[in-house]
Amino acid sequence: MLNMNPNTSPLSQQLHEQLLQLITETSPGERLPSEPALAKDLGVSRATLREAMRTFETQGLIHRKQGVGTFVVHPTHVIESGLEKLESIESLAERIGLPVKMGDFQIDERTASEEECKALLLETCETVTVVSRVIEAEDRPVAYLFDILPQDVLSSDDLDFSFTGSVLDFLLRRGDPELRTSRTEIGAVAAAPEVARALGIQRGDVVLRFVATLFSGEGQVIDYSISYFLPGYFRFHVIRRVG
Amino acid sequence: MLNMNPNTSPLSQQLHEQLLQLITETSPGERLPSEPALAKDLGVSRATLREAMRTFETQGLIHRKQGVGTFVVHPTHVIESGLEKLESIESLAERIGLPVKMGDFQIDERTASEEECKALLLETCETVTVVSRVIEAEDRPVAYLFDILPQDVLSSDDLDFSFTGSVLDFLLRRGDPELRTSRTEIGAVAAAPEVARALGIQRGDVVLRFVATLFSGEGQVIDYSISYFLPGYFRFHVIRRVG
DNA sequence: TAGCGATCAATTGTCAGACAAGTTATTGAC
DNA sequence: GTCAATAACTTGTCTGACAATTGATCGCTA
Repeated sequence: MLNMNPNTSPLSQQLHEQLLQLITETSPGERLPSEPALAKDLGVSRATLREAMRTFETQGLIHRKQGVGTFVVHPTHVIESGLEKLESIESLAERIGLPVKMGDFQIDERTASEEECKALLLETCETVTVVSRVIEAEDRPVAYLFDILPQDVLSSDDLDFSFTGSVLDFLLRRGDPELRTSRTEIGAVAAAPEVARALGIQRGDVVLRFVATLFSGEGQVIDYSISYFLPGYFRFHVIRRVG
Repeated sequence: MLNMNPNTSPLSQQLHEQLLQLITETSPGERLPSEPALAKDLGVSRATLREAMRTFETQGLIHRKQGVGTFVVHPTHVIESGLEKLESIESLAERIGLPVKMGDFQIDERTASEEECKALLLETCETVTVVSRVIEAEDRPVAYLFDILPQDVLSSDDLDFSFTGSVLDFLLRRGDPELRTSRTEIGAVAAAPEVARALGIQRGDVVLRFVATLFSGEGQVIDYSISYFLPGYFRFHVIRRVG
């Protein structure tokens, strides 16, 4: 049988979605259909199905046992809503049902500071684009976000009507460069004067800070961002696995 | 060819270790040997090799591209030192070269509060074991940790000379029950009076708080823990993946 | 009838070989 | 020298089969 899938990215994409849906629809502890049955249903070979299953097993969503079957394990959907997945604040807020709007917004183009230069892995400290914005929920600021990018990745001219404020969403929609992973450092800090002013709190009040470095598929640094969150409005969690 | 592997857990174990070693030995960006060559080297079929490779691809360690090859991607070891891996503060501190010792230490057995009862998924609010301790570095407290466990999982009688303060390390050494994942919620909070006293800071000072629920393989809650960290001594990060 | 061991069916784990699809380097014609 | 066709190599998928493990069934015996 020929592979008549026209997608550039493989049919695995669709297969993964179908399988994920099946898993989330199945109650924890229940057994999935056998591999031959599933493969026939989904129209793929058992080898392909098994490779996809391995993905979910690695993520801890399912548990396979020889001679018995494949079972859905407990925490299921929890994983999907954690920090493992990189998404914009807007998309996160929408998912958790918190209506947000954008407050103060600003774009600058300036020479990178030494710290920014180092974080972006720039040989020469060239011009960078700095996007800063405030997120508001329930008519009060709840997050203060910075994005710092090399000008050749994003310049102020690139931004058009489709730009909603989220640099991440914009880059994902544009599709170039290809984004892959983000290394996010998590800390609690006292608000600096500028942060306190943006968030409408007292200088020295406690805020949650994310410092993130966004990598492309080739390992280039695409975006260096600093985010300040007011405690109480967002809940971040991460799934940790035993060695 | 017969599968003459005597291990109860499959030969995948060994295959995984061999592959992981190969990946960590290979510089980021470099190409791995082709699948047929690797399969022959490791003495497994290509199908089995590919399933194992899928594990590492899911973890973001490698990147496969049709027609080109399989490449080791950049962050490699970074992932291994992030929050994805669940480990004790002692083990973490040792890895980052921060010498620590245990300060105040206390074990209580009392009836669970409503919140603890709910977190531990207990039908009836039975007796729980509470282990609290302070971690010191450079002769000052830097972390204040609580572990709350059902008494049938851990009672004060279980603790012997091998107990170093870390409940996690103790449970891992004992091997029963089997630990699997921990859901850790991350937040920044102002120190409550008790926390401030334990950490030697002012009431209201900013601390990083982890609230973790530790699951067994069967989905039971083994441990509910609350940890307070003084900013500056620990650096936590997480790798986030795009879509 | 109750108990128990052998047998059988179902399921996942692995294997072998083949072809499809995509990429890159080589080759050859102009 | 340029550029298109070609070949070689690599990953993606398919097919069919057998091995290993587990749970249920069946039949025998006491």
